[in-house]
Amino acid sequence: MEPGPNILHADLDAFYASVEQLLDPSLLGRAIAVGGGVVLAASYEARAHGVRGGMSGWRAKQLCPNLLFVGGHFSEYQRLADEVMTIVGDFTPLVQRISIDEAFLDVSGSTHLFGSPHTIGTELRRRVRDEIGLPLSVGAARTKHLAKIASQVAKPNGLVVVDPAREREFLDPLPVGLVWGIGPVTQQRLSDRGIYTIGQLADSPSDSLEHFLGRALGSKVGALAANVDHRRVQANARAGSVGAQSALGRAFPTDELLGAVLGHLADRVAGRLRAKQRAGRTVSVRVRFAGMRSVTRSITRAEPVSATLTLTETAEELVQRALAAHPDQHTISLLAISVSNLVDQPVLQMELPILPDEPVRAGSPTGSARWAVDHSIDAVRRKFGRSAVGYAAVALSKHASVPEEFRELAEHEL
DNA sequence: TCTGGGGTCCTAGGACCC
DNA sequence: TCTGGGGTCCTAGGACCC
Repeated sequence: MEPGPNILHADLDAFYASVEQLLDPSLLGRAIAVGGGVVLAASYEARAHGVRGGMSGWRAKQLCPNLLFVGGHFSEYQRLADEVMTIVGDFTPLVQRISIDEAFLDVSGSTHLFGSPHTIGTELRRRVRDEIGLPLSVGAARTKHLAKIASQVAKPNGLVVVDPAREREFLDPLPVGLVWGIGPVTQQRLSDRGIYTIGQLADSPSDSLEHFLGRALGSKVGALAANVDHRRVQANARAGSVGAQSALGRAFPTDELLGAVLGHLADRVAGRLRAKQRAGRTVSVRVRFAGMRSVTRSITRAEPVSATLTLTETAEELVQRALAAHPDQHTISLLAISVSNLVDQPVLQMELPILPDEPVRAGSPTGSARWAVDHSIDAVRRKFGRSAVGYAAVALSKHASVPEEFRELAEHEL
């Protein structure tokens, strides 16, 4: 007997914007955007005019002159999303949260308690609407991939269950962009070849697709077409990297600017690593030039890094290397630092004395002195908040186009 | 007065080892 | 005695997701 559509994908509609409409009912039915310089989220009324997340506020206003910008209640987003996830957990312990506002559920073991996947999806949506006040869309199917496509089709505020016997019938007319992993670039390449729907994609010879798309997508699409998506709903893995970035408009990469911005970013990243009791062996930087072209440089060290000053110095060296390789570029528009190859680094270990290969710079603390400084700062911040003490706390404020609270929301553990 | 911030995954080439 | 093949790690770039 065929397995039923036991995988659900639950996805809150226009999440940030819906929360704002919940908190202030006078916003219901209106075209609103959370953000200012950049649109972080748009209500469906705004989307009807073409407003999208990530769009500049200026462009959004052009498309939708009545658009109302509202400041974000960022801590409310986390709280309400967590409450929704608690309700989700009432239907099955097998929940995989994949972002603040969406999760997969495996209800195979729950149907004898709660009824069919259709019944569970209906009840879940009712409870979230009645108890929290937010619109939730749900897709149900035999695999995660299909369930996610189904929830996209269900939006806004709907439920779609894909009958396992009619999957091709469901998928074939849908646009290829609904396939997870097919973004704007791939979609353009496909449409250049006359492929617009999932059915056309499934029917085109896979070796010719691989020719211009690359194997990864070929196998992904192949798996979807052949219905062999075996990925199970599983608990969330720990993050594999920790990073921070800052857009700069157009800036000249002077030593002062680089020092201030990289110091601030390294402070954020290293502080988060220490809070997680983690450290990383690979340090990467990204420099984006005017015109959006960007380059990366990275280095993998024998010893994991979590000291702010060590990270700052490494990042500065890497950025200098990246700049030196592109002497024709005179202004930069973004700097980013990321640390990967993470290992556990319990506090006890961090108290050890010192690594022989720590770089030494005149007038700056080395080795255990760096850890002592970091830990003092961490302790003060735990007590009095981030802004109480720190490196170049104002360095980013003149460039920042999103509020600090948004960064904190984005970096929050799911 | 263009285009945020936090991530994941994949590819490809080169170094290096056996 | 002109040159194999597999595996792993590192670096750089790029697409994609929320």
